[in-house]
Amino acid sequence: MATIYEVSKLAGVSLATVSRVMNNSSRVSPKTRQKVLAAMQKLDYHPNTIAQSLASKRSNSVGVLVSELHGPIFGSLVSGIEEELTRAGKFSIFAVGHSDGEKEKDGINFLISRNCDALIFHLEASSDEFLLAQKNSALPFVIVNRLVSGLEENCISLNNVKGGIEATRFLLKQGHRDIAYISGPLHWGDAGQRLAGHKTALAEFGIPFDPNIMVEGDYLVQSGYVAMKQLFGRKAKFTAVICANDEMAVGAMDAIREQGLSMPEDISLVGFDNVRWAPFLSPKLTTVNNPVNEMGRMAARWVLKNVYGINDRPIQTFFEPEIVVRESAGARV
Amino acid sequence: MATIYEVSKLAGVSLATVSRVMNNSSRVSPKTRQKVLAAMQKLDYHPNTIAQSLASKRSNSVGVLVSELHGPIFGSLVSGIEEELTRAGKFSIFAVGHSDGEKEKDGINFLISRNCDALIFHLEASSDEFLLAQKNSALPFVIVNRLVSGLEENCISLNNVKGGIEATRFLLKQGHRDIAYISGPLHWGDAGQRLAGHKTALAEFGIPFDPNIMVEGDYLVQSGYVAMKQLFGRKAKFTAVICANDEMAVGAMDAIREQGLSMPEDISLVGFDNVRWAPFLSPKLTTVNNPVNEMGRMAARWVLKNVYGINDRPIQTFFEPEIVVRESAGARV
DNA sequence: CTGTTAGCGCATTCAA
DNA sequence: TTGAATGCGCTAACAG
Repeated sequence: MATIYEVSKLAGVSLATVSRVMNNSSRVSPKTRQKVLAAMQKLDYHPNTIAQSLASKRSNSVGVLVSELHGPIFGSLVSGIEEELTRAGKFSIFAVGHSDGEKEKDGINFLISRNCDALIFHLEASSDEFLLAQKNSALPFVIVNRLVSGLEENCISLNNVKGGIEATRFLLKQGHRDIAYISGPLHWGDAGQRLAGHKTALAEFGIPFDPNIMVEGDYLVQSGYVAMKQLFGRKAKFTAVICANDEMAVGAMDAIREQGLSMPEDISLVGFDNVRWAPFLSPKLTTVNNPVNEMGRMAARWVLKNVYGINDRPIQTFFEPEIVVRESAGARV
Repeated sequence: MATIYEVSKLAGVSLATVSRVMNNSSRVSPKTRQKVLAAMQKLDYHPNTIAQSLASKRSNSVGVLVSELHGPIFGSLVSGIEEELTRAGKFSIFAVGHSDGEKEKDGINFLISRNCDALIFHLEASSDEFLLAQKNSALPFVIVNRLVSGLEENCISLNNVKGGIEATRFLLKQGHRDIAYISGPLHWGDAGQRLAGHKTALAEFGIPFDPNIMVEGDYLVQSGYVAMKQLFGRKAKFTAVICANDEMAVGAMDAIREQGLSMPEDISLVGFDNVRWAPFLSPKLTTVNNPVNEMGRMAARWVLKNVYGINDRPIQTFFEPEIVVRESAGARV
């Protein structure tokens, strides 16, 4: 790889001048600019971003810490972030937290050590206190998919409570009164909020929450299956089920079919997230929209605006989910 | 952030010594090592990886260029790579190519400029010639999911031909004789290979390939739907359909249902890839396994072995796909 | 508008 | 075993 020295030599100018035409930092006469450009071309010169970042103390790259790199949720989160950042000429550096407190900290340290200009967090294991403490750190950061009080301006989040309300209200309006609920891990914020929404909607209709038709799952397919089996085992009466995410809804579907029941005739099912394959299921899954890709984009724009001063697109920090009606849930018969 | 200077000052040793304890590069007396370690701890010192990489000309990070960051295929490819690399203490830097020749080149340049020690490519638009030319570049690289002749040692790939054979043979053995085929974009290697396998299996059974029951799609859901509609429109006779990937199979399913037909009774359907949600479909999709996650891991191990000299796990460079029998395809009635 | 001069934080010779 | 000196490739004052 050619270096800036060789370019400056070939162009017959100084180091600084080459640097200037690269960064458009200050005026350079068209003539010398041409010479430099020609030399760069000739040498197939590509600046060493590592050196740039060491010298300039900024890297044009933003660190992104997510729980996983795969899966419908993280995948679309990550690509939303990446696209928006790339569009603005910034780079993304990813680290994976695996929903583990230690790994999340390791990831943050890794990103910091890479001279990132800012950080985007999707943290599950780290506490609010930890996040609040980061507030005083040098690096600006934004949190996706979580609303930490005291850090409102740094959060891009979804109204999970409303999501829970929407799902339940929909079923209520369809005439259902006995609605089972399979929640996510309740020690995570969003799972608790979605459940709270469910209870709120129930209360609106004067229906008491019945713990006997509620099971706590772990957001994975298998757990939806198991939870559904448990529900059937309890011999409790219910005509509809809400799953706190689509993954579990898929597992629940299997259990429902095994039971010889069909949807939505015998039982109505509603999911949450509206993952890409929700409309491919049979019956097509009625679910609550979770605009993760958009939230990812917004997190990226937040950084673009607050760190790089690029503010050419609107930023929305709070999202209201809506129910997406398809086939898996219908009127109570 | 504390620097190495502050650590050396606090510990009362030289720069070089601090560097030595960090890298275990040469013997340091236990005593001074302890002093340095203590100082690092006290200052919460984290080495600046950017500076390390500039000084040492190696970054402990490997560049990964993939077509997309989301979706069942890329997601699991990417996380396979990331996990394996992280396990060995190496870092991953991602760039996205979007199946576009220019963007793929940009991505490569980005990765090179980040001082990556090696590159992992999942390229779709770039030609074999381009790849062959890279052979002479300074950076070692490995190609996933593609077999380029002349670069065999640098490729981790799937026997797509065999995949096509397996899918078709399975249907043939079930008694089907008129098997429609919805292919991927034929200018991409794997799509052509899968189709070639299909033809091979047909030939084995002495059945001529009928272009009238074959449509070229683009690997996306919608295209499976459209292709299936076309097939029905042609009024051609067929009792089974193979889709060159699961995405299109899902689209085809929709079209088949709209036609009032059911699977596998009226028509048998086989996909390709065995994506995570294939078993969630109804009927559960019979498909051909595509071990992308494993291939990602192998690419990472290739780098670990050939670039970093870490060779603690077996490496497999060529994968043989197998049919995964579920419910969407059955005996011809 | 252009060149000179210092570093950025660290690894790595070479001596001691 | 340890320290001093040099440079990785580039940016950023400061002069000119």
